[in-house]
Amino acid sequence: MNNKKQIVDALRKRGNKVTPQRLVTIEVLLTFRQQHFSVEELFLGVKQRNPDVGMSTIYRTVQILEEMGLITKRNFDDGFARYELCELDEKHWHHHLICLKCGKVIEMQDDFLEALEKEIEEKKDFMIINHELKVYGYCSDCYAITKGVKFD
Amino acid sequence: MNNKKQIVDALRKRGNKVTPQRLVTIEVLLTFRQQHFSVEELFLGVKQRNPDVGMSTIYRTVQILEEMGLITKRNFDDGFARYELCELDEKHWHHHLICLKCGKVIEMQDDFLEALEKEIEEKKDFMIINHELKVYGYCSDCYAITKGVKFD
DNA sequence: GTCCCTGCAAACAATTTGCACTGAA
DNA sequence: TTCAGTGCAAATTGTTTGCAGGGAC
Repeated sequence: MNNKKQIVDALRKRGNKVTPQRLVTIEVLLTFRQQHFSVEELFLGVKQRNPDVGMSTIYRTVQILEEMGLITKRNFDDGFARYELCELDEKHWHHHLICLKCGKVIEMQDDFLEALEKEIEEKKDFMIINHELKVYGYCSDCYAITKGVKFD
Repeated sequence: MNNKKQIVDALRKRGNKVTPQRLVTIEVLLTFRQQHFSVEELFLGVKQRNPDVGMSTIYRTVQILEEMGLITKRNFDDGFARYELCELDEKHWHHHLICLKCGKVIEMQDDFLEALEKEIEEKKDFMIINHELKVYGYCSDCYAITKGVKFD
């Protein structure tokens, strides 16, 4: 599910129509790769290639793509919803380090929460589908600026 | 930082004034204990004791309390920001199991992410202040309803 | 030809802000 | 007395929706 053709086919299979607006949206989407994009950023990208697309079309398309499991919503408390492309094949979820000072988001591939998951499924009787770990703190740049002095 | 007097003192120390509205807000806040409350819920609670308080006052107070580190913002994708009381003393952060079907949020005390934290601080050069783990899946009730049939 | 999709504008909902007044210090 | 805090209403902002026209199938 990482190239245009596959996505287009999946759209048709769902009974959705493949319009030029959606094609452009998918193209732009695929250029985002690892980024966390907002709907507005996607909108601007699409507008560069086709200035006549409306904001609401992007919102509606994003909704469909989320239902399809192609993108996931993330929240970094910066005022608007952010999305990122899913790697549906791999089960390698990644984590986010969020700097409290500059807001930078660092991705971190790592998945040794498996032991924790097993425990949760047993002890809490909960079927796990996905998980998300956010670590808040200070990135090396921001920490350096203060020379280790505590923020407040 | 878990009783009224301490909070009031902390407010004064910050140079904030202690108004009746803020006192009531703090009182209601403390009754919430382990709950994840929205600003609106806090507002309704305050209004019961003092009907003349305005919504914006609550928003402004919540902002101050967050700056003071007394409450933290959480996001459960239900449309509005939620907050919860912090236990500043203990480092026992807790995790959230979120049911994708009914939206129920189950809390889970557990903190064996320490090994992971150590690794992050070393490998990524990142000073960790806090972390948040959200696990998405299906609670026992919702899973039971479908008799194990996969959701879609 | 049938509906789904579109763009636009208006509607929404959570949160913020401007302002004149009030009251804690 | 002073200036932060307040209530109200209006403004903002991200997102959703109603609708008439247009295009994919």
